[in-house]
Amino acid sequence: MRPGPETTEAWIGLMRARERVLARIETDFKAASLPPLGWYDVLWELVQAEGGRLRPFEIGARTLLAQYNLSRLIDRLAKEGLVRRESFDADGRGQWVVITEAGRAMRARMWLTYGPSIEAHVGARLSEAEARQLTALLAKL
Amino acid sequence: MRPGPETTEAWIGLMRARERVLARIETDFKAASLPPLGWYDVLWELVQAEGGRLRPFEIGARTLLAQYNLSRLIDRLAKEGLVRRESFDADGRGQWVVITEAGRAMRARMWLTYGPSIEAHVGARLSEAEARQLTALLAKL
DNA sequence: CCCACATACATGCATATGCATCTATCTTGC
DNA sequence: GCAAGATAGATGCATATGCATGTATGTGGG
Repeated sequence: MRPGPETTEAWIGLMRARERVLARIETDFKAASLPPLGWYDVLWELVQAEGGRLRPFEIGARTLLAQYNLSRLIDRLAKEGLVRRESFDADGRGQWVVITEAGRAMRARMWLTYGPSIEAHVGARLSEAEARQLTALLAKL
Repeated sequence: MRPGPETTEAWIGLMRARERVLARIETDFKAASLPPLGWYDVLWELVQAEGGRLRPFEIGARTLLAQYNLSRLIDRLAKEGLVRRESFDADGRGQWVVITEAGRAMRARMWLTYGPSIEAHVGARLSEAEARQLTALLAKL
């Protein structure tokens, strides 16, 4: 089955739009000397979670990170003192990843750049209605 | 300036939707033993171009690839015989990247998987009108 | 109880990416 | 015609990613 041109254009548009916006946001991050954008998602999931802690596979499910990438990302976050690994007694294979105070502070500091950057590069280009419409369409994929 | 929730959701939705669809398409590519998806864009731009050739910086502008990544991607394509570098006489710093017959054949073969994959993972989930709407919204970013 | 299989996470190795910088060639102003 | 700067592209080095597989622990059937 061949895709119609509308479909192909939507897909290309999706990849390119993400590319463009991401590049701008990453530029803002570098200008603010912040760590990689990907760190934010993990810290945010931990802040949201009950007790500030999650199992690695739960973080993976929420962020779509591959297991081996997440394993090493947690290493980096732990090395920077932003999270801490704790043993999970109910299952010897498992562990908790717990956000530290430094991790909470870093997430907050990142948001100081991230929030305005999202507003500048996404919010300013769409009306509220358009943003809602976009979200609804993307959710279908 | 802080982004409203509609804006943030649109941005998160954009990243996640691209992630999900890309993962599915890449799965299809691997199942068909095809090279990385990123090769397609370069080959496609070359096929489109007058004479099947472009300057590296022109490819970069069309694909949003960083200069150093593109330089090495062209190396890989050349090593596989899919493109050929040719000197650009009008400017000693420049070069042509020319698609080969093998390159054209590979692009066509990739499309045999890519097209149906786009249809399955994007087209099947959106009506024509929705796809057009999505394209229009993404173009604003 | 034990064997086969599943699940959680880590890791060695090859490849890809980002960053900074390099070389070579143009262009401009004087 | 030349020095100063811009542009095209390549590359060394550190880091990140993908893939396959490893280790440890858990579960379920006989």
